[in-house]
Amino acid sequence: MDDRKLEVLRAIVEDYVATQEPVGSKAVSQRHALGVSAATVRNDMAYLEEAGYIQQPHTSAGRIPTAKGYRLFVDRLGKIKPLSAAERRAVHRFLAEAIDLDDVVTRTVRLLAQLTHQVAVVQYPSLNRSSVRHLELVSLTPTRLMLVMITDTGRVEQRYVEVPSELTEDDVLDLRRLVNEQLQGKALADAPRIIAGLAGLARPELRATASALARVLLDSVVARTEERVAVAGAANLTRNGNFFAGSLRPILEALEEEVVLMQLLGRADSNALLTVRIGDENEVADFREATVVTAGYGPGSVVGHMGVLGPTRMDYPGTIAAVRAVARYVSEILEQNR
Amino acid sequence: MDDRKLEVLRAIVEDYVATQEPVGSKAVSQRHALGVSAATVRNDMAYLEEAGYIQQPHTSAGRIPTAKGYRLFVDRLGKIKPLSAAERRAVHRFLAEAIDLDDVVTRTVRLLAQLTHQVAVVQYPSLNRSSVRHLELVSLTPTRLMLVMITDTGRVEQRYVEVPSELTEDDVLDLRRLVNEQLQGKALADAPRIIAGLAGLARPELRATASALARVLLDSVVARTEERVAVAGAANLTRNGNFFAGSLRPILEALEEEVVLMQLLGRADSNALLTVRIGDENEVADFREATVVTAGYGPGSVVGHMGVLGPTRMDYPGTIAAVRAVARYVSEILEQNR
DNA sequence: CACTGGCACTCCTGGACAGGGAGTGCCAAA
DNA sequence: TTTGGCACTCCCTGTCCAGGAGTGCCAGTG
Repeated sequence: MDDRKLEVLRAIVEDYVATQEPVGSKAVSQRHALGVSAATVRNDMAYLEEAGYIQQPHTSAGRIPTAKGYRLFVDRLGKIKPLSAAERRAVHRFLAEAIDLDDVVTRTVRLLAQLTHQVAVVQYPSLNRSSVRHLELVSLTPTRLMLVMITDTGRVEQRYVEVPSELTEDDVLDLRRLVNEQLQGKALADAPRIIAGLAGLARPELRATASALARVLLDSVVARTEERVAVAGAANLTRNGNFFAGSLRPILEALEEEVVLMQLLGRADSNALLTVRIGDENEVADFREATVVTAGYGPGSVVGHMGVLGPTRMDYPGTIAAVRAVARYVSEILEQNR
Repeated sequence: MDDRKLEVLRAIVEDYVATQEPVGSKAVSQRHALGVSAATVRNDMAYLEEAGYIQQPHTSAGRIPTAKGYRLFVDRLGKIKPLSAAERRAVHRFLAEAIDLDDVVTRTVRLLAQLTHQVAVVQYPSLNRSSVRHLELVSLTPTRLMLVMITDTGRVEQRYVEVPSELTEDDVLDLRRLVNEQLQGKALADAPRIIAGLAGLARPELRATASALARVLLDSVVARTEERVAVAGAANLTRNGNFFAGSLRPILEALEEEVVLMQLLGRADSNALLTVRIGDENEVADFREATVVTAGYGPGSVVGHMGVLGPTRMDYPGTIAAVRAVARYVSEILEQNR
């Protein structure tokens, strides 16, 4: 493939992203100084269409890029344009004001939405890869406890525990000491094994209670892989003259389904620094017309993903730069709070 | 105003809500057994229009209710239709599965959205009216603490505290004992006064730390009236052929603004059991074309509000019944967990 | 051999226009 | 007070037509 043909493709992608209208040969040869006439561009376009990189909405219309075309653009043509100094300052300032981890996430998601003018999705840091910092037991009634778990990512999880027999204040302190001795500092991945042995370590009269506690710990805290996600910028879906060919309906619905959002952010095992899924590269059916740009974040290892969702016709260089910059900065913050 | 005229109004409201199309005199006289001819209905309609209850989109079109018309319908004509037994069972089952207070809220908001086919908004229980159950201090680094507050509504709040000097484990225990002695069981409304005196009660060498702690407690926990809200069912905005005359844009934007949502749910002092704000009765400009149905909930006293947002042309009896039923049931749950 | 200008052709778009239909207001009669 | 009838208004839909943008192809040129 010719170098000039690539330039033509780039011109088409850039113009189409900017104007949202099919771009014709004349526009390409005029606006982008290729040094050739419109007729020549037409020949190249015919080639690019044949090769599947662009298409015509109808005869006698300009060309628009296909998913394959965008893919080529992203892989070989797009030069990522870094955030402006002002933007970078704004990101830092806004995130620095976060008061706790949850706040970091909600701020991040808003920031991404605002920066990219798209729908942003941020996964709360995954529990599985963090470890236990502290466990707290609070007795609500003699037969009812509140279990609070604090992880080293600053995450707090809380659960009610119904216990079989009445507990004294001392019993609660005993249990509290026990679970902390056993679990403090341990990775959540290792926790199930430890929890299984908990009941056996308690005083005989507390065995039943300890095993109730163990059950709750295991069931709802450790085994809980259902992870939360924050969403912002849904209003941006209506930008650019509601971009999804069909209605907004299925998209809005999908955005409220946690399962779908997790799929959107990609399987947890993907450790790639940054992924771009264009159009039908996407697994989720409702997002076949969309592009998703995601990045992993975390202190050292990846503990979660964030990303934005937009039309395939998006400003790739800008979006990619924004997602990458924000992910990096959030990682830094987590690093500091380690 | 004639009885029959009211019946005509009811017929118009009901048909319009069902079909979303202006309803004409013939339709009214045929579908609703009023025992009068279309011509008579026309006379009544002329009267109702004169009085401002209905209006014509244009000459030679049927009539649609005005906000004033809906208001009359709600106040005098709509008989609330209770939920079906199956619906009631579903509500109970779904909410009973909640694992903690946050989960109650997220489940509630989904439930409301599903039940009413509208956008649902639920305020997390307000801190101001609850009291302190327990305070926990966890040292993260020698100069950094995590403060966790648990309230009697089961709510957990967490904050980082930077302290001026390094603390030993014993110092932390001391502080923990101090704040709990002072604040446990106290209403959050009374807390600021108590917190002000905290530093004075600490050991001399812990004064500086205690006052840092007090500042965080006061600043971010107690004075924090910014309250969280959960939203669900945004996809329902596109139901009924995107009902808002203009674009969805401003609505979607407003739904992401917590401040706006709080306004939507009404000022906290409103203790009315159930309010219906129709069209321009609404304070928020973006919702002038919408109706908001809200209810307070809480164990005994109101600790939060929930509601749904939909087109003025909504199924009032059904919506009101759903909001009321859900609010009641959530209140019951809170009562039990007291 | 690659590039260019010219030209016929296709197809979308927007405005104009007419016919059909739904619904009204008014009037005279029961 | 109610009713049937009738003229009138206005929206909606489909059709038609002209304008415009863009293409594909071809023959000519360096």
